[in-house]
Amino acid sequence: MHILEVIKKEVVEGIDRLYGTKPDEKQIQFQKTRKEFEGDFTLVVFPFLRISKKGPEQTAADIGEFLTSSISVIENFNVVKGFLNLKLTNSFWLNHLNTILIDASFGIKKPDSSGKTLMVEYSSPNTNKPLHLGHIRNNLLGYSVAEILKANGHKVLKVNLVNDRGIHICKSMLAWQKWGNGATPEKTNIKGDKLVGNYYVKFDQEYKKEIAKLISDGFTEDEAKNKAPLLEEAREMLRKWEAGDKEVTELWKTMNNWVYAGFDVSYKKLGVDFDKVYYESETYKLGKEIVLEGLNKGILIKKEDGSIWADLTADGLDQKILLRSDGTSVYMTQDIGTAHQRFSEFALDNHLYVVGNEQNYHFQVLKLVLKKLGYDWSDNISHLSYGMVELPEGKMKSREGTVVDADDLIDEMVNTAKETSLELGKLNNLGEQEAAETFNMIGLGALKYFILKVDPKKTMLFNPQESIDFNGNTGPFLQYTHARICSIIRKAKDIGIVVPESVSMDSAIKPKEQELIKLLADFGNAIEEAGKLYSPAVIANFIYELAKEFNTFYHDFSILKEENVELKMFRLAVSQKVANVIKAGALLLGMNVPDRM
RNA sequence: GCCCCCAUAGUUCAAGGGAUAGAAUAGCAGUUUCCUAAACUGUAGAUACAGGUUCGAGUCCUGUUGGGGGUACCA
Repeated sequence: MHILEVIKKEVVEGIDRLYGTKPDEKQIQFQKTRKEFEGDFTLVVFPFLRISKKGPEQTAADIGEFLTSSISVIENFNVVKGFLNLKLTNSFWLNHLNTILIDASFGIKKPDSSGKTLMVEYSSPNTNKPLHLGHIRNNLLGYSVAEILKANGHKVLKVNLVNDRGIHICKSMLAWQKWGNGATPEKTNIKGDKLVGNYYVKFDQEYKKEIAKLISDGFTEDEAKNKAPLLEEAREMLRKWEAGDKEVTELWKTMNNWVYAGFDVSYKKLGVDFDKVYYESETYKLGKEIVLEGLNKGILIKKEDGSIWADLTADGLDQKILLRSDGTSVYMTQDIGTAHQRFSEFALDNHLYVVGNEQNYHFQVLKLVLKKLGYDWSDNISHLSYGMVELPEGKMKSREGTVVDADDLIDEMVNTAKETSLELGKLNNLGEQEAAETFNMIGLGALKYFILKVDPKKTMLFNPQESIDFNGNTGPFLQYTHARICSIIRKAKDIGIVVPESVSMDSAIKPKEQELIKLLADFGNAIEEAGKLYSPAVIANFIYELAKEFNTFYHDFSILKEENVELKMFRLAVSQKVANVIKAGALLLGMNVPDRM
């Protein structure tokens, strides 16, 4: 049992003994003692004043006395205002360190019977344009959250849903037909997703021209947007596609395959993967069936023009279209089908969708519609709603060319890592391939950490010029700390020292050393909290604190040059564990750490 | 119009209702005969505004201002 659990029980016991009433467990709040005070854990006593009917100082002192005498590992206590600071003994921390040292995968839970089966959907690209910075946040979050949930002992299925059908796909297909002149990725030497994306942009440009012309011919803007011949053609193409038209289907397959080849390159670079890939084209029909069934049962409504709707006004939402008047599906239709398919395929305890907060309403509606259609599992749908990535000049707009392309950004980060390394004269004695791998690790590490250290829910700002940083609270800082420790371990090996698996010491642990042990001990909590909140930022902050603390320790104390052998071994063991935890934490963020840099 | 989210140093981010609001970066001043200076130390700098709840509010409630997103045939 964790020491805090033990103390908690004693607090209940103690207050009952002292004042004759048991406090509510929820009122017992422990926090780590702030650095400026003496102690390890702090109990806030304000909530107990009603029971004790005494002042905060007196109450804290009473409880402190009780705990010190009843729990042997509490060495002493002090009281500051209503805060009871408890200090644990040296030997407690040493023992604790030994339990941590022995556990090779410390902090990470193995999947067991109590673990749940979870599905995490992320990435979910459209096949009409290449991946950009926004997708990067999505992919990194999805991957990391899935890893964090695994580390909490759950079985996790990472899935991708490719939005490979719909009017937007037809737009790029149509533009390619009209203006493509048979261009292919091979002929043009353009990455497949980029090539297709270019035609999506082309469509929009031509479409806007048509709108402008119609408006000058006297139509209103809305009429013009609706009546533009290009849009009519795209709609016609979607109808043909849904009817299984051979020519349209062939073109669709060809262009999508170009895109997939391009995506694979980007996914590989980013280091994300999936256990299963779903295609919207394979699920929308199921969605359609479910919608029609819902109509038959009278749960949904049909309007005069033939379109089918869910009326959610009684629940404070609007009406939502589920099938267009021409019978084609919308986004919601296929999401209904996909969800149904997944819950019938797997016994999911929860299904997490990693999707931007612009779709909050969509998921609210999705859950409600599924509930109305009678699916109880709709309660097990969660939405990890993350904030947009903004540029200094505002939101990214693909049609206006203000997007930061994913591939370009990654390449730029890796390049900068290379330049910086060369400038600092690092890695000179590494082989070419190993050096290249390290540059890659550092560049990607910088990018991943930059994005994941921010609370997912928050809108974040990305400044291409200033955000590429390798000093301070960054990925490379963590990597550097890890590499530094590896260097010490290598040197130890060279002189025949083996890092011990357990330590014993007569002398007292110094505050900085104890601080490291305390931080290490908290790794498991960080993983738990990150899992509960779906927040990789918790892990990022944790390993940053740990690395920072280690660096000051490293600066102030000698490790290999320490003459006291016991102390040397102790410091070596702690350093090794710090490196292990940094690495394990970084891996949860999808980040690798090098042994030298 | 209606609905949702956000607002913390110059800038980018932290802070499960708890102590004197932490970091990083940019600024200034320092630390390499010593295990990697991508490091370390010092210095200065912030809770949009007005009320309220509470022993205690950056955090909860109300209002104001400013920003972002959604809103019935895009995904």
